[in-house]
Amino acid sequence: MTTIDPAPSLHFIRRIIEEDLETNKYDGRVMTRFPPEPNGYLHIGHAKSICLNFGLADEYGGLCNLRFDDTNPTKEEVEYVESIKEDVRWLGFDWEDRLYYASDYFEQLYQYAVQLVQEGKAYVDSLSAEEIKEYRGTLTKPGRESPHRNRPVEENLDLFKRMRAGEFEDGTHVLRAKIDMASGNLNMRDPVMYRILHAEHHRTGNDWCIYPMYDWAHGLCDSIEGITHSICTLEFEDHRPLYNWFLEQLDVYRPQQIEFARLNLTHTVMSKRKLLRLVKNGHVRAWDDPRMPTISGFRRRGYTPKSIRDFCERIGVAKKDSTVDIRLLEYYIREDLNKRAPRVMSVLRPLRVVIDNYPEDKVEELEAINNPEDPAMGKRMVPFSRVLYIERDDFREDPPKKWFRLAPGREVRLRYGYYITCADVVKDEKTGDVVELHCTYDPETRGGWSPDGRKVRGTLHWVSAAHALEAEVRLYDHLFIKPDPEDEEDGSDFEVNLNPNSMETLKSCKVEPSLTGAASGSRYQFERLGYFCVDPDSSDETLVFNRTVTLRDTWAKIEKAQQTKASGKH
RNA sequence: UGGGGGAUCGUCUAGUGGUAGGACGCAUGACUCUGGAUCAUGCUACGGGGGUUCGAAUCCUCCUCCCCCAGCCA
Repeated sequence: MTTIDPAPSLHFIRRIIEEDLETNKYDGRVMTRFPPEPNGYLHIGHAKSICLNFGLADEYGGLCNLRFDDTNPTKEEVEYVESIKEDVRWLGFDWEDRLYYASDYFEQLYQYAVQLVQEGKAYVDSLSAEEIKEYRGTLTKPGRESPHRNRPVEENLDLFKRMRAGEFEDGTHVLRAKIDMASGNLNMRDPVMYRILHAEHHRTGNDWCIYPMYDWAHGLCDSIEGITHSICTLEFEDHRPLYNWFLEQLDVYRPQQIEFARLNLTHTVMSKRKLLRLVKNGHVRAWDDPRMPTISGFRRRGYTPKSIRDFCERIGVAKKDSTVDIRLLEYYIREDLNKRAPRVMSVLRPLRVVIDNYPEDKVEELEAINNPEDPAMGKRMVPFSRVLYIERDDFREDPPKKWFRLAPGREVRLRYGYYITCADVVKDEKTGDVVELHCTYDPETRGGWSPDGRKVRGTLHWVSAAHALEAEVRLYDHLFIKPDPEDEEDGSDFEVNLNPNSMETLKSCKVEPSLTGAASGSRYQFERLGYFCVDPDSSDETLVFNRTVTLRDTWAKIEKAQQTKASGKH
C-alpha cells in the first residue's frame, strides 16, 4: 500500500504521537480520521491530509477512519460522497469497514445537547441571524449577552424539543453554548450548536430539521470513534478551545486536535470555491479536467497514486504557511513514470519525410526497447518504410548553434532505424512552409549503428506513414500564468491570470501501430516528448492522449539562453 | 489598538546549546541510439536589535513582518 520514505522526517505530529505512545496516553492506540465534507471534489491539498492521516495510522500500527462531515444538507450531495470514496481508494488507502458519517451520530449528538441544556450550559436563542451577529461584538469589542441567555432550563428544553419537532421556521431559533460573550476568541462567544434547516439530507432524509454545527459535531464524532489524534488545518487552531470545552463539559473521552499548514501549490488555486468557479465559468471542462488540481484531474492527466503519495511525504508537515513549487510534483511523476512507462514513438506535429533511396514497397520490422530503465519490459517491433513522419520541431532550414537535429545536408539517426541525411526541402509555393523532406539513408546503419563508428549527435523519433495510427493529443500547461494566481493589479481577481494556452489540442498526430487499442488510463512515454496517458474520450476510431508532463528539455533551455543572449538581456 | 499561530537557501524541509544538512531548482561537466535517464561538481539561508554562554538557528528580551478568526459554512 503505502511506500514509506526510507528516512521520513520526524515532523511535529510524528513527534507528538511518539511521545503519546511513550507515555501511554491512549493505551498505545493511534486512531486518526479523514473527515471530508461531501460538498465538492477532493484536491491535492486533501491528498496531503489523506496521506498524513492514513499514513500515520499505518506507520504506528493504528487505524484511520473515513468519516463524512455531513452536517449541512444544503451543500452536500451523494455524488460527492462517491467521488471522495473513489479518490481515497485510488490514492491507495483503505478504511476497511470504518466508513462513518457525522449523520450516524445525530441522535447521540442531540442527547448530548439536551444534557448541556439541562446543566444550564446551553440555551435556545431567538435572536435573528443579524442580531446575533451584532451581539457578537467585533475583534476588538466584546460581545453582549442575548436577552434569551438566561431562559430557565425547562423553557430551553421545551423550545429545543419543539425545534427538533419542526414547530419553527428556519432561522427563528438556534441552540447556543453558554460560554463567554467577552472572550477574545470569537469562537467562545456563545457559539451556535444547532440551527433549524428544513432541508432534505442525503442520508437521513427528512428525519431532522435541526442540524449540528461543525464545532459541536466534530469533536464529539472524534470522541465517539475513539480518535486519538484529530488532525486538521491551521484555521481551526482557535477552534481548539471550543473543541475541548464541549468534551470537558460532557466529560467524555477526549481526543486531541492538532493543526498543520494546508498545502498550496504554485500556478493553481486550491479552494473548493475557486475550483467550482473555474468549472462554472467554463475555464475548464469539469472537476476532472486534467488541468485541475483535483485528485480526479490528476488521475485523468495521468498522474500515478505513488507520485502523489511520494510528493505528499516529501513536502513535509509543519505549521508554516507555504506554497510548494509545482515543479516538485512534476519531478515525482517523471521519476515514477520513467521507471514504469513503456516507450513508444509518436509524432505530434508531423513532417513528411521521403527516403529517396529506400525501396518503394519495402517494409522492415525493427527492434525497439520498451523501457531502457527496465529490461524486463522487453522489446517490440516497429515498422519502417520509405515514407515516414518526423517531428516538425526536429527540422530547421537554418539551424542555430548546437543544433544536433535535422537540417539541409545534415545526418541524423532515426531511433532504432537508420542514419538519414537531408538532401532536399520541398516547400509550399504560396506560403513558403516546408511540406516535405527528401532524405537518403545509409543501408549500413540498420538498427541505428554504423560500422565505421561515425558520430551522429542527433537521434529523432519517427513513425512510418503507412503504418501510423491517427491520434488526438491534448497538451497541457499551467492553469495560471503567474506562480501566485492572486497576484493581480487591484480591482480584478485570479481569473485575469488564467493561462489562455493551458490546453492545446493537436488533431492529426501520428503514433506507432503498437498503440492499437490502447486502454483508457494507460500511460506511455512518447520518446523525447513526455509522458502521455490515454484519455477516457479515446475510442477505437480515435485515440486520445493527455500529456501528463513533458520530459526535461535541455535543448529548450539552450535555445532560450541563446535567445536571451541575442536580445541583449542578461 | 482583541484572540490564536508562524518566520532557516529561489521553493519545501531538517536541525531542539557544539562545523547549518537534504530534496526540488539552477549552473557546469561526464556519459548516452531519448538534448530523456544516470553520475560528478558547484550555488544560495538562520527576519532585525540587544542579552546569557567558551560557544546560540536553538535560551532570555525587545522589535519587525506574515497568516487565521467577527457564518445559523466546514
